[in-house]
Order: sequence, then C-alpha cells, then structure tokens
Amino acid sequence: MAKAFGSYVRERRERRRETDPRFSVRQLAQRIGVEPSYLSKVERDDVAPPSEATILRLAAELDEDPDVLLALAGKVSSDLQEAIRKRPELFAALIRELKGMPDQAVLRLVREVRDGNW
Amino acid sequence: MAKAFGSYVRERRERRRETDPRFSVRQLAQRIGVEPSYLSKVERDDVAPPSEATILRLAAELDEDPDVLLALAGKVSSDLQEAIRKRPELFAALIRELKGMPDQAVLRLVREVRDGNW
DNA sequence: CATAGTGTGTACTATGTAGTACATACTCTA
DNA sequence: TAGAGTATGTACTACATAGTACACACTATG
Repeated sequence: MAKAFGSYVRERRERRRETDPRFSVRQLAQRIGVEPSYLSKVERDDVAPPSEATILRLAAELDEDPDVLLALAGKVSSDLQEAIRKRPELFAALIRELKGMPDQAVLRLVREVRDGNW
Repeated sequence: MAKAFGSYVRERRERRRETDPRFSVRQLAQRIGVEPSYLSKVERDDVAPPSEATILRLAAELDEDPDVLLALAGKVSSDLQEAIRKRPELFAALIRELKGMPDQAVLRLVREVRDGNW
C-alpha cells in the first residue's frame, strides 16, 4: 500500500474533532451508518477499508475528495469504471499513454478539454 | 448488463473451432487452466465471469482485445485502475470531462497525446 | 459396438468482503 | 462517586467470488 487509508481518516477526523465534538468515532460512525467499533478498526487499519458507498459517505462528512479517499482505499470510483467499460479501447489507450507523463501534462490536457479550445 | 460476456466468448470460440479443433471447451479450458465444466458454465452465463487473470489468458488464446473482454465482464484492467489511483484528482477530472464526449473527440485526443504535437 | 471426444448438471469448497453485536476499559465532570 | 462519553477487543455472520471434482449423456468413427 502507498499510504494507509485508516490513519489518514483518523488524522482528518481528529482534526475536525478539535473544533467540533460531533466528530467522535461514535457520532461519525452513526452519521455514516456503521458501528463505532467498525469505524475504530478501520481507522487503525485493523481491517480492510470499507465499501465504496461507505467511503463516499465518509468523504462527504469529512469534506474530503471522494476520489482521493477511494484511491487510498485501493479503489476507483464506479462511475469512472463505468465510463471506461463503455469505451474500453479508447480509454485504455488514453490512460496508458498518459500514465508515464508528468502531472503538468495531464493537467494541461484536462484544461484544454474543459475549455474546449482544441 | 450491456452484453453477455459468456455468449460472446462462446461465439468467438466456436468461430475458431470451425477451423481449429483445439478450440473445444475441454482443450481451451485446459490451456487457460480451468475445468471444462467451469468454462462451459461461463460461456452459458450460468455463473459470473471469471477473474481478471483468467480473462486475460482467455483473451490471449482467443486473440481478443483484453480490455474489451474485461469490459464485457464488467471489469477494468488493474493496471488502468492503478494509474488512476496514483493520481486520482487528475484522472477523475479527465475521465469525467470526456465521458460525455463523442468517440471522435476522445480518439483525436489519444492521437494528439501519442504524436506529442501539443 | 466399444471408445474417444463432445458438452453439461450437480454438489461442494476455500477465501475474501463488509460488516454487526456486545462487552470492556478508560476519562472527565457534575 | 455515579454517569456520560470516549475508544476498543472479541466473536460472529451473511453474502460474493472463483472456482474444483466427478458423473452423466450424446455423437461420430474406426
């Protein structure tokens, strides 16, 4: 693993908790719909990261980028997967082409596409 | 599901079998390292598609595009997933930007990146 | 008519995924 | 010093994944 999912979540949650008591394990667990003991184990990397659905609720509560949190969990958002599955040759070629390139290059591409001036 | 994985494989295998007796269920199953009864069930969509590793061996034997076969199985190649996980914000933005665009546009982009003239 | 090759039905299994349920132990504070 | 709030340890579970093992029935052929 690159970085531990659990410890990252714990750090984020504790940061929020400094100013907001609603960010205890118990209360956060309840808001995202899991048992406190489970969230605790997740945060200590005692168990594998939760399902995509649970991670998304977690990201929303912690105000984190869902794609980043999913990535830390070793997952890729299902809507991205679906986009790739619909046009596998095209997206496979593009991603393999880009995976060796620097962030700058990819970012530039994103912007070009977004601005439509190409 | 968009299209059935199994029936596609069966069609491809039977096509090959017309000219090459090595493409019976039994022999192909043996070459890709699974039980014939399992391959049979897979081809009749009686069970879920095989694992990524098995699909890749199948694609190689049938001379099919692995990404297409994986897509039919509802999967995305793990090397693509890994590329996305390494830079989630960037790739998520790019893919979401492109998913509404026509094939032509994506293809043009692939070529531009490949040719490096940008 | 036996036997080699074809596909398939049934039963079973090992491992992983994504959690729940409950009990325990600590700490602050009213 | 009781009670509320904190996190955590242990045990268990339902369902999915990815198959194996073996017996069976059909067909062509030498």
